[in-house]
Amino acid sequence: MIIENLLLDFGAKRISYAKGNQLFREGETALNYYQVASGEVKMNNYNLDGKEFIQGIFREGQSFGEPPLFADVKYPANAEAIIDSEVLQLHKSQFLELLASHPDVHLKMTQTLAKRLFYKAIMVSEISSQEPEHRILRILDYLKKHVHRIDGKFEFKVDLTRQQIADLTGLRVETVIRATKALEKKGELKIRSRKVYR
Amino acid sequence: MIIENLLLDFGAKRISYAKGNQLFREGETALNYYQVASGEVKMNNYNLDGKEFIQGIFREGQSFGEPPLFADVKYPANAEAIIDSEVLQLHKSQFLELLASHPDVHLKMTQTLAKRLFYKAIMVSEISSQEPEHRILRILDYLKKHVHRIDGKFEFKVDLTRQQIADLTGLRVETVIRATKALEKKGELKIRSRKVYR
DNA sequence: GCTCTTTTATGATCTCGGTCATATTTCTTT
DNA sequence: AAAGAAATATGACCGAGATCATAAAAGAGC
Repeated sequence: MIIENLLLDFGAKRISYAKGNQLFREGETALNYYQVASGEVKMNNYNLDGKEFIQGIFREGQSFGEPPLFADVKYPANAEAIIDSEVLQLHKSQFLELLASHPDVHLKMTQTLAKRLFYKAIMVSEISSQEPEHRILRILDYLKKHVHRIDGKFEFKVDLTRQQIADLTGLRVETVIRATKALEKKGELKIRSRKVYR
Repeated sequence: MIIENLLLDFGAKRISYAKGNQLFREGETALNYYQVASGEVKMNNYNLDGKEFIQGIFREGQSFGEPPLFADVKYPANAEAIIDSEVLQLHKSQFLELLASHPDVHLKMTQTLAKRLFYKAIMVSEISSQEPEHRILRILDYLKKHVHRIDGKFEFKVDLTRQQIADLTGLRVETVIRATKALEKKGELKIRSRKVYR
Protein backbone atom coordinates (compact mmCIF):
# COMPACT_ATOMS: atom_id res chain seq x y z
CA MET A 1 0.00 0.00 0.00
CA ILE A 2 1.23 3.44 -0.94
CA ILE A 3 -0.25 6.38 0.95
CA GLU A 4 -2.96 8.08 -1.03
CA ASN A 5 -1.56 11.60 -1.02
CA LEU A 6 1.73 10.44 -2.41
CA LEU A 7 -0.08 8.67 -5.23
CA LEU A 8 -2.17 11.75 -5.93
CA ASP A 9 0.97 13.91 -5.93
CA PHE A 10 2.32 11.80 -8.74
CA GLY A 11 -0.88 12.14 -10.71
CA ALA A 12 -2.98 9.17 -9.64
CA LYS A 13 -6.69 9.22 -10.48
CA ARG A 14 -9.58 7.89 -8.46
CA ILE A 15 -11.81 5.73 -10.60
CA SER A 16 -15.06 3.92 -9.82
CA TYR A 17 -15.92 0.48 -11.09
CA ALA A 18 -19.38 -0.99 -10.67
CA LYS A 19 -19.77 -4.54 -9.44
CA GLY A 20 -18.90 -6.99 -12.18
CA ASN A 21 -16.88 -4.58 -14.30
CA GLN A 22 -13.42 -5.52 -15.47
CA LEU A 23 -10.38 -3.30 -14.89
CA PHE A 24 -8.15 -5.25 -17.24
CA ARG A 25 -8.01 -8.57 -18.99
CA GLU A 26 -5.64 -11.49 -19.21
CA GLY A 27 -3.15 -10.96 -22.03
CA GLU A 28 -3.32 -7.18 -22.03
CA THR A 29 -0.29 -4.96 -21.53
CA ALA A 30 0.01 -3.41 -18.09
CA LEU A 31 -0.33 0.36 -18.14
CA ASN A 32 -1.17 1.31 -14.57
CA TYR A 33 -0.53 0.74 -10.93
CA TYR A 34 -3.79 -0.06 -9.12
CA GLN A 35 -4.68 0.26 -5.47
CA VAL A 36 -8.09 -0.36 -3.93
CA ALA A 37 -9.50 2.76 -2.26
CA SER A 38 -12.80 1.12 -1.37
CA GLY A 39 -14.62 -2.04 -2.31
CA GLU A 40 -13.22 -5.37 -3.42
CA VAL A 41 -11.42 -6.50 -6.53
CA LYS A 42 -10.51 -10.01 -7.60
CA MET A 43 -8.03 -11.29 -10.13
CA ASN A 44 -9.10 -14.41 -11.93
CA ASN A 45 -8.72 -16.78 -14.87
CA TYR A 46 -11.28 -18.76 -16.78
CA ASN A 47 -10.33 -22.04 -18.35
CA LEU A 48 -11.74 -23.29 -21.64
CA ASP A 49 -14.95 -24.63 -20.21
CA GLY A 50 -15.63 -21.55 -18.17
CA LYS A 51 -14.39 -22.69 -14.79
CA GLU A 52 -13.08 -19.77 -12.75
CA PHE A 53 -9.88 -19.65 -10.74
CA ILE A 54 -9.40 -16.75 -8.33
CA GLN A 55 -5.77 -15.66 -8.07
CA GLY A 56 -6.47 -13.28 -5.23
CA ILE A 57 -8.99 -10.92 -3.64
CA PHE A 58 -7.87 -7.39 -2.86
CA ARG A 59 -9.44 -5.01 -0.38
CA GLU A 60 -8.98 -1.42 0.78
CA GLY A 61 -5.34 -0.36 0.73
CA GLN A 62 -4.12 -3.35 -1.24
CA SER A 63 -2.47 -3.02 -4.60
CA PHE A 64 -2.67 -5.56 -7.39
CA GLY A 65 -1.46 -6.25 -10.89
CA GLU A 66 1.98 -4.72 -10.34
CA PRO A 67 4.23 -7.58 -11.51
CA PRO A 68 3.73 -6.86 -15.23
CA LEU A 69 4.83 -3.27 -14.59
CA PHE A 70 8.26 -4.62 -13.63
CA ALA A 71 8.64 -7.80 -15.62
CA ASP A 72 8.12 -7.45 -19.32
CA VAL A 73 5.04 -9.66 -19.49
CA LYS A 74 1.31 -9.40 -20.15
CA TYR A 75 -1.34 -9.70 -17.47
CA PRO A 76 -1.64 -13.35 -16.42
CA ALA A 77 -5.24 -12.82 -15.28
CA ASN A 78 -8.28 -10.54 -15.37
CA ALA A 79 -9.19 -8.01 -12.70
CA GLU A 80 -12.84 -7.51 -11.80
CA ALA A 81 -14.73 -5.53 -9.17
CA ILE A 82 -16.57 -7.95 -6.87
CA ILE A 83 -18.64 -5.13 -5.43
CA ASP A 84 -18.86 -1.44 -6.37
CA SER A 85 -15.33 -0.17 -5.85
CA GLU A 86 -13.05 2.82 -6.09
CA VAL A 87 -9.54 2.39 -7.31
CA LEU A 88 -6.49 4.65 -7.34
CA GLN A 89 -4.85 4.38 -10.70
CA LEU A 90 -1.36 5.66 -11.50
CA HIS A 91 0.28 5.48 -14.88
CA LYS A 92 3.24 3.12 -15.17
CA SER A 93 5.83 5.79 -15.92
CA GLN A 94 4.79 7.96 -12.97
CA PHE A 95 4.66 4.89 -10.77
CA LEU A 96 8.23 3.95 -11.63
CA GLU A 97 9.30 7.54 -11.02
CA LEU A 98 7.63 7.44 -7.65
CA LEU A 99 9.55 4.30 -6.71
CA ALA A 100 12.83 5.69 -7.97
CA SER A 101 12.47 8.81 -5.86
CA HIS A 102 11.17 6.98 -2.79
CA PRO A 103 13.41 4.01 -1.97
CA ASP A 104 11.37 3.22 1.14
CA VAL A 105 8.23 2.83 -0.97
CA HIS A 106 10.14 0.68 -3.41
CA LEU A 107 11.29 -1.59 -0.61
CA LYS A 108 7.75 -1.87 0.68
CA MET A 109 6.64 -2.80 -2.83
CA THR A 110 9.28 -5.51 -2.97
CA GLN A 111 8.03 -6.83 0.34
CA THR A 112 4.50 -6.95 -1.00
CA LEU A 113 5.60 -8.96 -4.01
CA ALA A 114 7.60 -11.26 -1.77
CA LYS A 115 4.56 -11.95 0.41
CA ARG A 116 2.43 -12.68 -2.57
CA LEU A 117 5.05 -15.04 -3.89
CA PHE A 118 5.02 -16.80 -0.55
CA TYR A 119 1.26 -17.25 -0.77
CA LYS A 120 1.43 -18.53 -4.32
CA ALA A 121 4.21 -20.96 -3.47
CA ILE A 122 2.04 -22.43 -0.75
CA MET A 123 -1.08 -22.61 -2.86
CA VAL A 124 0.53 -24.14 -5.91
CA SER A 125 2.06 -26.90 -3.84
CA GLU A 126 -1.18 -27.46 -1.93
CA ILE A 127 -3.34 -27.57 -4.98
CA SER A 128 -1.03 -29.92 -6.77
CA SER A 129 -0.69 -32.49 -4.10
CA GLN A 130 -3.16 -32.30 -1.27
CA GLU A 131 -6.69 -33.48 -0.70
CA PRO A 132 -9.62 -31.01 -0.56
CA GLU A 133 -9.89 -30.66 3.21
CA HIS A 134 -6.21 -29.86 3.51
CA ARG A 135 -6.38 -27.28 0.74
CA ILE A 136 -9.32 -25.52 2.30
CA LEU A 137 -7.71 -25.33 5.71
CA ARG A 138 -4.54 -23.97 4.17
CA ILE A 139 -6.21 -21.10 2.42
CA LEU A 140 -8.30 -20.26 5.46
CA ASP A 141 -5.23 -20.31 7.67
CA TYR A 142 -3.36 -18.16 5.22
CA LEU A 143 -6.14 -15.58 5.14
CA LYS A 144 -6.48 -15.70 8.90
CA LYS A 145 -2.80 -15.32 9.66
CA HIS A 146 -1.42 -13.22 6.84
CA VAL A 147 -4.31 -11.15 5.57
CA HIS A 148 -6.56 -10.53 8.56
CA ARG A 149 -3.91 -11.19 11.22
CA ILE A 150 -6.32 -12.86 13.58
CA ASP A 151 -5.33 -15.16 16.41
CA GLY A 152 -7.43 -17.56 18.44
CA LYS A 153 -9.64 -20.52 17.57
CA PHE A 154 -12.75 -19.83 15.47
CA GLU A 155 -12.17 -16.09 15.77
CA PHE A 156 -11.84 -15.70 12.02
CA LYS A 157 -15.15 -15.33 10.24
CA VAL A 158 -14.61 -16.35 6.65
CA ASP A 159 -16.16 -13.77 4.42
CA LEU A 160 -16.26 -15.98 1.35
CA THR A 161 -19.00 -17.98 -0.28
CA ARG A 162 -18.48 -21.71 -0.82
CA GLN A 163 -18.15 -20.92 -4.49
CA GLN A 164 -15.35 -18.43 -3.84
CA ILE A 165 -13.51 -20.93 -1.68
CA ALA A 166 -13.89 -23.40 -4.51
CA ASP A 167 -12.51 -20.94 -7.04
CA LEU A 168 -9.57 -20.12 -4.79
CA THR A 169 -8.66 -23.75 -4.23
CA GLY A 170 -9.49 -25.17 -7.62
CA LEU A 171 -12.25 -27.36 -6.24
CA ARG A 172 -15.97 -27.53 -7.02
CA VAL A 173 -18.70 -26.03 -4.85
CA GLU A 174 -20.16 -29.37 -3.95
CA THR A 175 -16.78 -30.63 -2.85
CA VAL A 176 -16.21 -27.54 -0.73
CA ILE A 177 -19.61 -27.88 0.91
CA ARG A 178 -19.01 -31.53 1.73
CA ALA A 179 -15.45 -30.92 2.86
CA THR A 180 -16.32 -28.00 5.15
CA LYS A 181 -19.01 -30.11 6.79
CA ALA A 182 -16.55 -32.92 7.31
CA LEU A 183 -14.09 -30.42 8.76
CA GLU A 184 -16.68 -29.12 11.17
CA LYS A 185 -17.37 -32.64 12.33
CA LYS A 186 -13.66 -33.04 12.95
CA GLY A 187 -13.62 -29.84 14.99
CA GLU A 188 -11.31 -28.03 12.56
CA LEU A 189 -13.81 -25.25 11.96
CA LYS A 190 -17.24 -24.04 12.94
CA ILE A 191 -20.28 -23.27 10.85
CA ARG A 192 -22.77 -20.79 12.34
CA SER A 193 -25.73 -19.81 10.20
CA ARG A 194 -23.87 -21.00 7.12
CA LYS A 195 -20.80 -18.88 7.77
CA VAL A 196 -17.50 -20.61 8.27
CA TYR A 197 -15.34 -19.76 11.29
CA ARG A 198 -11.74 -20.83 11.62
CA MET B 1 21.24 -12.17 -10.96
CA ILE B 2 23.74 -9.92 -9.19
CA ILE B 3 27.23 -9.73 -10.64
CA GLU B 4 29.64 -11.90 -8.75
CA ASN B 5 32.23 -9.26 -7.86
CA LEU B 6 29.62 -7.06 -6.28
CA LEU B 7 28.42 -9.95 -4.14
CA LEU B 8 31.97 -10.77 -3.13
CA ASP B 9 32.62 -7.12 -2.27
CA PHE B 10 29.78 -7.30 0.20
CA GLY B 11 31.16 -10.44 1.76
CA ALA B 12 29.51 -13.26 -0.14
CA LYS B 13 30.99 -16.74 0.17
CA ARG B 14 31.26 -19.44 -2.45
CA ILE B 15 29.98 -22.73 -1.11
CA SER B 16 29.80 -26.18 -2.66
CA TYR B 17 26.88 -28.56 -2.27
CA ALA B 18 27.06 -32.13 -3.44
CA LYS B 19 24.18 -33.61 -5.39
CA GLY B 20 21.24 -34.34 -3.13
CA ASN B 21 22.32 -32.02 -0.29
CA GLN B 22 19.88 -29.52 1.11
CA LEU B 23 20.69 -25.82 1.43
CA PHE B 24 17.70 -25.04 3.59
CA ARG B 25 14.43 -26.56 4.64
CA GLU B 26 10.78 -25.61 4.59
CA GLY B 27 9.84 -23.73 7.76
CA GLU B 28 13.35 -22.42 8.49
CA THR B 29 14.14 -18.74 8.88
CA ALA B 30 15.86 -17.18 5.88
CA LEU B 31 19.38 -16.04 6.66
CA ASN B 32 21.04 -15.69 3.28
CA TYR B 33 20.73 -14.58 -0.28
CA TYR B 34 21.60 -17.46 -2.65
CA GLN B 35 22.73 -17.39 -6.23
CA VAL B 36 23.80 -20.38 -8.31
CA ALA B 37 27.41 -20.09 -9.50
CA SER B 38 27.43 -23.50 -11.14
CA GLY B 39 25.22 -26.55 -11.11
CA GLU B 40 21.49 -26.83 -10.52
CA VAL B 41 19.32 -26.27 -7.48
CA LYS B 42 15.64 -27.03 -7.03
CA MET B 43 13.14 -25.81 -4.50
CA ASN B 44 10.53 -28.35 -3.53
CA ASN B 45 7.87 -29.53 -1.12
CA TYR B 46 6.91 -33.00 -0.01
CA ASN B 47 3.35 -33.72 0.98
CA LEU B 48 2.38 -36.12 3.75
CA ASP B 49 2.72 -39.24 1.66
CA GLY B 50 6.04 -38.22 0.20
CA LYS B 51 4.95 -36.88 -3.16
CA GLU B 52 7.27 -34.16 -4.36
CA PHE B 53 6.30 -30.83 -5.86
CA ILE B 54 9.02 -28.77 -7.54
CA GLN B 55 8.54 -25.04 -7.09
CA GLY B 56 11.34 -24.18 -9.45
CA ILE B 57 14.71 -25.20 -10.85
CA PHE B 58 17.52 -22.67 -10.75
CA ARG B 59 20.64 -22.64 -12.89
CA GLU B 60 23.83 -20.61 -13.23
CA GLY B 61 23.27 -16.95 -12.45
CA GLN B 62 19.80 -17.42 -10.99
CA SER B 63 18.98 -16.49 -7.44
CA PHE B 64 16.41 -18.22 -5.27
CA GLY B 65 14.85 -18.12 -1.85
CA GLU B 66 14.83 -14.31 -1.63
CA PRO B 67 11.17 -13.65 -0.76
CA PRO B 68 11.55 -14.58 2.93
CA LEU B 69 14.40 -12.05 3.17
CA PHE B 70 11.88 -9.31 2.41
CA ALA B 71 8.61 -10.61 3.76
CA ASP B 72 8.66 -11.70 7.35
CA VAL B 73 7.94 -15.35 6.66
CA LYS B 74 9.65 -18.73 6.85
CA TYR B 75 10.82 -20.68 3.83
CA PRO B 76 7.81 -22.15 2.04
CA ALA B 77 9.92 -24.94 0.54
CA ASN B 78 13.23 -26.81 0.69
CA ALA B 79 16.23 -26.12 -1.52
CA GLU B 80 18.32 -29.02 -2.77
CA ALA B 81 21.23 -29.40 -5.18
CA ILE B 82 20.12 -31.53 -8.14
CA ILE B 83 23.70 -31.99 -9.26
CA ASP B 84 26.99 -30.95 -7.64
CA SER B 85 26.73 -27.19 -7.39
CA GLU B 86 28.46 -24.04 -6.26
CA VAL B 87 26.45 -21.31 -4.68
CA LEU B 88 27.20 -17.71 -3.78
CA GLN B 89 25.84 -17.00 -0.35
CA LEU B 90 25.43 -13.54 1.15
CA HIS B 91 24.15 -12.83 4.61
CA LYS B 92 20.75 -11.15 4.81
CA SER B 93 21.97 -7.92 6.42
CA GLN B 94 24.74 -7.42 3.86
CA PHE B 95 22.32 -8.28 1.09
CA LEU B 96 19.87 -5.61 2.20
CA GLU B 97 22.74 -3.12 2.48
CA LEU B 98 23.77 -3.99 -1.04
CA LEU B 99 20.27 -3.30 -2.33
CA ALA B 100 19.98 -0.06 -0.38
CA SER B 101 23.21 1.26 -1.84
CA HIS B 102 22.52 0.02 -5.37
CA PRO B 103 19.01 1.02 -6.47
CA ASP B 104 19.56 -0.48 -9.92
CA VAL B 105 20.25 -3.87 -8.36
CA HIS B 106 17.19 -3.49 -6.17
CA LEU B 107 15.04 -2.78 -9.20
CA LYS B 108 16.44 -5.81 -10.98
CA MET B 109 15.60 -7.87 -7.91
CA THR B 110 12.05 -6.58 -7.97
CA GLN B 111 11.80 -7.54 -11.62
CA THR B 112 13.01 -11.03 -10.81
CA LEU B 113 10.34 -11.43 -8.15
CA ALA B 114 7.72 -10.08 -10.54
CA LYS B 115 8.66 -12.63 -13.18
CA ARG B 116 8.50 -15.44 -10.72
CA LEU B 117 5.11 -14.26 -9.59
CA PHE B 118 3.98 -14.30 -13.19
CA TYR B 119 5.12 -17.90 -13.55
CA LYS B 120 3.42 -18.95 -10.34
CA ALA B 121 0.19 -17.24 -11.31
CA ILE B 122 0.14 -19.22 -14.52
CA MET B 123 0.99 -22.51 -12.89
CA VAL B 124 -1.45 -22.26 -10.03
CA SER B 125 -4.31 -21.54 -12.40
CA GLU B 126 -3.24 -24.29 -14.78
CA ILE B 127 -2.81 -26.89 -12.12
CA SER B 128 -6.12 -26.07 -10.56
CA SER B 129 -8.24 -26.22 -13.63
CA GLN B 130 -6.69 -27.79 -16.66
CA GLU B 131 -6.18 -31.31 -17.91
CA PRO B 132 -2.72 -32.93 -17.97
CA GLU B 133 -1.85 -32.26 -21.60
CA HIS B 134 -2.63 -28.58 -21.23
CA ARG B 135 -0.59 -28.30 -18.06
CA ILE B 136 2.44 -29.93 -19.64
CA LEU B 137 2.32 -27.71 -22.70
CA ARG B 138 2.03 -24.65 -20.50
CA ILE B 139 5.10 -25.37 -18.48
CA LEU B 140 7.09 -26.30 -21.56
CA ASP B 141 6.01 -23.12 -23.29
CA TYR B 142 6.85 -21.10 -20.24
CA LEU B 143 10.35 -22.58 -20.05
CA LYS B 144 10.83 -22.19 -23.77
CA LYS B 145 9.73 -18.59 -23.94
CA HIS B 146 10.68 -17.07 -20.61
CA VAL B 147 13.62 -19.10 -19.37
CA HIS B 148 15.47 -20.28 -22.47
CA ARG B 149 14.08 -17.63 -24.83
CA ILE B 150 13.88 -19.98 -27.76
CA ASP B 151 11.72 -19.42 -30.80
CA GLY B 152 10.69 -21.82 -33.52
CA LYS B 153 8.87 -25.15 -33.57
CA PHE B 154 10.52 -28.08 -31.81
CA GLU B 155 13.68 -26.03 -31.29
CA PHE B 156 13.46 -26.34 -27.54
CA LYS B 157 15.00 -29.53 -26.17
CA VAL B 158 13.42 -30.16 -22.81
CA ASP B 159 16.11 -31.00 -20.34
CA LEU B 160 13.82 -32.57 -17.80
CA THR B 161 12.98 -36.14 -16.96
CA ARG B 162 9.36 -37.27 -17.11
CA GLN B 163 9.46 -37.42 -13.34
CA GLN B 164 10.59 -33.80 -13.11
CA ILE B 165 7.84 -32.69 -15.45
CA ALA B 166 5.43 -34.60 -13.24
CA ASP B 167 6.73 -32.92 -10.10
CA LEU B 168 6.53 -29.50 -11.70
CA THR B 169 2.95 -29.99 -12.86
CA GLY B 170 1.60 -31.97 -9.96
CA LEU B 171 0.98 -35.04 -12.11
CA ARG B 172 2.31 -38.60 -11.89
CA VAL B 173 5.07 -40.01 -14.07
CA GLU B 174 2.79 -42.45 -15.82
CA THR B 175 0.38 -39.68 -16.66
CA VAL B 176 3.18 -37.51 -18.05
CA ILE B 177 4.49 -40.38 -20.16
CA ARG B 178 1.05 -41.07 -21.60
CA ALA B 179 0.25 -37.41 -22.08
CA THR B 180 3.51 -36.59 -23.85
CA LYS B 181 2.93 -39.48 -26.22
CA ALA B 182 -0.57 -38.28 -26.94
CA LEU B 183 0.81 -34.79 -27.53
CA GLU B 184 3.37 -36.12 -29.97
CA LYS B 185 0.62 -37.90 -31.88
CA LYS B 186 -1.24 -34.59 -32.06
CA GLY B 187 1.87 -32.87 -33.40
CA GLU B 188 2.24 -30.60 -30.38
CA LEU B 189 5.70 -31.87 -29.59
CA LYS B 190 8.36 -34.29 -30.79
CA ILE B 191 10.09 -37.12 -29.01
CA ARG B 192 13.53 -38.06 -30.31
CA SER B 193 15.42 -40.77 -28.45
CA ARG B 194 13.18 -40.20 -25.43
CA LYS B 195 13.89 -36.49 -25.23
CA VAL B 196 10.99 -34.10 -25.60
CA TYR B 197 11.22 -31.23 -28.09
CA ARG B 198 8.77 -28.35 -28.12
C1' DG C 1 -45.29 -9.76 1.94
C1' DC C 2 -44.09 -11.66 -2.44
C1' DT C 3 -40.84 -12.70 -6.23
C1' DC C 4 -36.43 -13.58 -8.00
C1' DT C 5 -31.76 -14.64 -7.26
C1' DT C 6 -28.07 -16.48 -4.80
C1' DT C 7 -26.20 -19.73 -1.82
C1' DT C 8 -26.15 -24.00 0.54
C1' DA C 9 -27.37 -28.77 0.53
C1' DT C 10 -27.63 -33.81 -0.84
C1' DG C 11 -28.00 -37.98 -3.45
C1' DA C 12 -26.65 -40.79 -7.72
C1' DT C 13 -23.52 -41.67 -11.18
C1' DC C 14 -19.46 -41.24 -13.98
C1' DT C 15 -14.76 -40.49 -15.37
C1' DC C 16 -10.10 -39.29 -15.51
C1' DG C 17 -5.95 -39.65 -13.50
C1' DG C 18 -3.86 -42.25 -9.72
C1' DT C 19 -2.21 -46.63 -8.22
C1' DC C 20 -0.05 -51.00 -8.73
C1' DA C 21 2.56 -54.36 -11.09
C1' DT C 22 5.82 -55.53 -14.30
C1' DA C 23 8.83 -54.95 -18.29
C1' DT C 24 12.10 -52.87 -21.25
C1' DT C 25 15.47 -49.58 -22.51
C1' DT C 26 19.17 -46.48 -21.50
C1' DC C 27 22.64 -44.64 -18.63
C1' DT C 28 26.38 -45.26 -14.96
C1' DT C 29 29.78 -47.34 -12.64
C1' DT C 30 33.20 -50.62 -11.91
C1' DA D 1 31.62 -56.06 -20.77
C1' DA D 2 28.89 -56.90 -16.90
C1' DA D 3 26.05 -55.35 -13.13
C1' DG D 4 23.23 -52.04 -11.11
C1' DA D 5 20.53 -47.98 -11.20
C1' DA D 6 17.60 -44.75 -13.39
C1' DA D 7 14.24 -43.60 -16.72
C1' DT D 8 10.69 -44.85 -19.85
C1' DA D 9 6.83 -47.74 -21.06
C1' DT D 10 2.24 -50.27 -20.74
C1' DG D 11 -1.70 -52.69 -19.10
C1' DA D 12 -5.40 -53.45 -15.48
C1' DC D 13 -7.98 -51.67 -11.93
C1' DC D 14 -9.76 -48.37 -8.60
C1' DG D 15 -11.50 -44.45 -6.22
C1' DA D 16 -11.85 -39.53 -5.10
C1' DG D 17 -13.73 -35.76 -6.73
C1' DA D 18 -16.36 -34.04 -10.73
C1' DT D 19 -20.70 -33.95 -12.80
C1' DC D 20 -25.63 -33.91 -12.95
C1' DA D 21 -30.07 -33.26 -11.01
C1' DT D 22 -32.92 -31.39 -7.80
C1' DA D 23 -34.31 -29.04 -3.62
C1' DA D 24 -34.44 -26.02 0.19
C1' DA D 25 -32.96 -22.07 2.70
C1' DA D 26 -31.44 -17.30 2.89
C1' DG D 27 -30.95 -12.79 0.97
C1' DA D 28 -32.09 -8.83 -2.14
C1' DG D 29 -35.30 -5.91 -4.44
C1' DC D 30 -39.82 -4.02 -5.11
